[in-house]
Amino acid sequence: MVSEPDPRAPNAGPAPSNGDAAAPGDGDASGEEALLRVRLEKAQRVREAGRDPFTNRVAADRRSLVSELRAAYAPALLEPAHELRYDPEKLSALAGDASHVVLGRLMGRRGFGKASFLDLRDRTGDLQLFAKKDVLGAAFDVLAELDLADHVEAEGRPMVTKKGELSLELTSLRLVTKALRPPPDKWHGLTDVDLRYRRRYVDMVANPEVAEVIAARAILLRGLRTFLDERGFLEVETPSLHSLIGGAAARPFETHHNALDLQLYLRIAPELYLKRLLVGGLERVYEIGRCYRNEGISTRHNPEFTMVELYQAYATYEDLMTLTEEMLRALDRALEQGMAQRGQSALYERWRAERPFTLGEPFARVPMAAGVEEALRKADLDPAEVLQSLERLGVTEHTPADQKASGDEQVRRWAARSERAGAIDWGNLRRALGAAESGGERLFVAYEYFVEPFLAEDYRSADGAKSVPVFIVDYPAEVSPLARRKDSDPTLVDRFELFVDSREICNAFSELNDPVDQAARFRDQVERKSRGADETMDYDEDYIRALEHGMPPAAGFGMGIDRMIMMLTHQPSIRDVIAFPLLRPEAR
RNA sequence: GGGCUGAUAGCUCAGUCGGUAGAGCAGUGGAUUUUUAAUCCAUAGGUCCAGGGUUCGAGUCCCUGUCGGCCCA
Repeated sequence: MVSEPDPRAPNAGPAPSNGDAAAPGDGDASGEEALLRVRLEKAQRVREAGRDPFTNRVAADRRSLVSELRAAYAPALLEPAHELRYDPEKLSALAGDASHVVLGRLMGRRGFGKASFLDLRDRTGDLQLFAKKDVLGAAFDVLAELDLADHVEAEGRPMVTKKGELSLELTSLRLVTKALRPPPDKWHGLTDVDLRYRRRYVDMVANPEVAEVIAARAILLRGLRTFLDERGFLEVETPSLHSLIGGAAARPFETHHNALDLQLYLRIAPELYLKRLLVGGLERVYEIGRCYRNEGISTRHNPEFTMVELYQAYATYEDLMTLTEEMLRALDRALEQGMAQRGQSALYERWRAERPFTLGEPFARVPMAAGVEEALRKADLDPAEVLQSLERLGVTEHTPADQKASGDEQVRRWAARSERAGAIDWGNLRRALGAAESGGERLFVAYEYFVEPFLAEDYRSADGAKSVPVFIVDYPAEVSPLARRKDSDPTLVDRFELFVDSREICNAFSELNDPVDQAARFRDQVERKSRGADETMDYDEDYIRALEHGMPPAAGFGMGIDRMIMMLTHQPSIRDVIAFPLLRPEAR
């Protein structure tokens, strides 16, 4: 930081003339500036009285957390406890002549002349403070220098107000940090979606659930590490600066290393490095790390996101299905316990009740081809007829008009067959089919449009109230360049994806460890890229060499951490589980 | 990228047919010693997203742009 004086020029108005103090009451300042100025002036008055409006000398060693006080005085609670009303006699018996110091942010204030109620919030909860002039004495005047959102230090005796609320009757009150900006509307809070994400620090104060979701994130990450560590997995870190694109189908961010004059990519996946560790003998490894994909932003996509990948030698994708079920249930238990420790059981219970799915029943396992046939039958369509027509239905800009027209006619007839058939997105299906280059890719497209949107309604819990997660298994080899072919059908691979509430959350497969097959698939990727395909992998010579040294048979698994957190905390947007999601810079 | 939709006080929102820019909260001054969205009186606060157009007159109608949201790709 350069410590030049900062002129803090107002963003409008004439050039500041030196030494010309603005006359108070001019009324020429904007509303926002005026609000800031009032608070700055209060801070100045505190300074003039010989106190620091941004002090760090606080009685931290004597501090009580709100949760500790609530726990200490819980025996004085009246029933029903959720109303948080206390019995004054029980309380004073418990408290004796105790006095407590609290530190926190001033969230509310109700003044009555010679008395005032303050709401203080610390990281564990809210507590009411009761300031009476005849008890506080001269310190009562501190109230005049306090604003909502200031941080304060207060000390007082526990008491119960007439309405039964636990409060501290203050014997001292100090400003600790002056907040120069006013908080949002105390009742409506901050609702402007853009402002909420841009000023997350305000959002978290105005909407405490935001902070709880971030806490839930930490709980879930810890739970995941515990789950994997207990099963003998080693947490590792691999490079996030890659010189080749690999491990997933996505476009990368590009960057540059100056000293080496090297073009680098931010990783789209850690996969190929983790499998090199299997060659090296580590057998069970996992990495929880940030990945970067150069794609659009939506409620399900942030360009930087966190993924866990794990690799287990001498295991197959079927072993990992079992592991996945156990993992998700373990994560949910960790969340339940962690939120309970935060005193947020009610919030957890709400999240769980709101979830449209349940983890409490066995997950469904559906081979992709069988799933497509079943879904077509549910739409009153003849699977054989539709599947045989897929290649003809595809459209590109080169499709002859008569072929397109006959496809239109065909699709119209099918769409009229049932409500379900009408709900299929035939237009985008046909465009995707047009881009597909093989039967395997067409099967995958058919799955995406016939099956995936309906997973949540097709696979239900025993009582029908919630959807159950679905493992889709046996993917076409053409869409799985790193997965091992099925012994029983080499056009397919030993792979699954897990869908919860129709949304993809995990991807896993038995790993391809045959270097010759892997080299051929890399060549195929390179060839596609030369034909203009966007999301392809580079040929990774060193990875082939690693496989040539012998990678044990293994299965690998990846899960989007952000989506998993969204799912378990029932948040509608990926932005809600990321503290600072990527936004376009503020317009100046 | 396409469709729909939005932007007015620090925050949350009204704004009629095109005719002087409004409320609540927060702020400021005053009253009030058990309130909890405290109450009451008074008061200040605006580049109506930006630019252009139509009009005697535009927050309002039209066009372009910026930024956001939802749905689709």
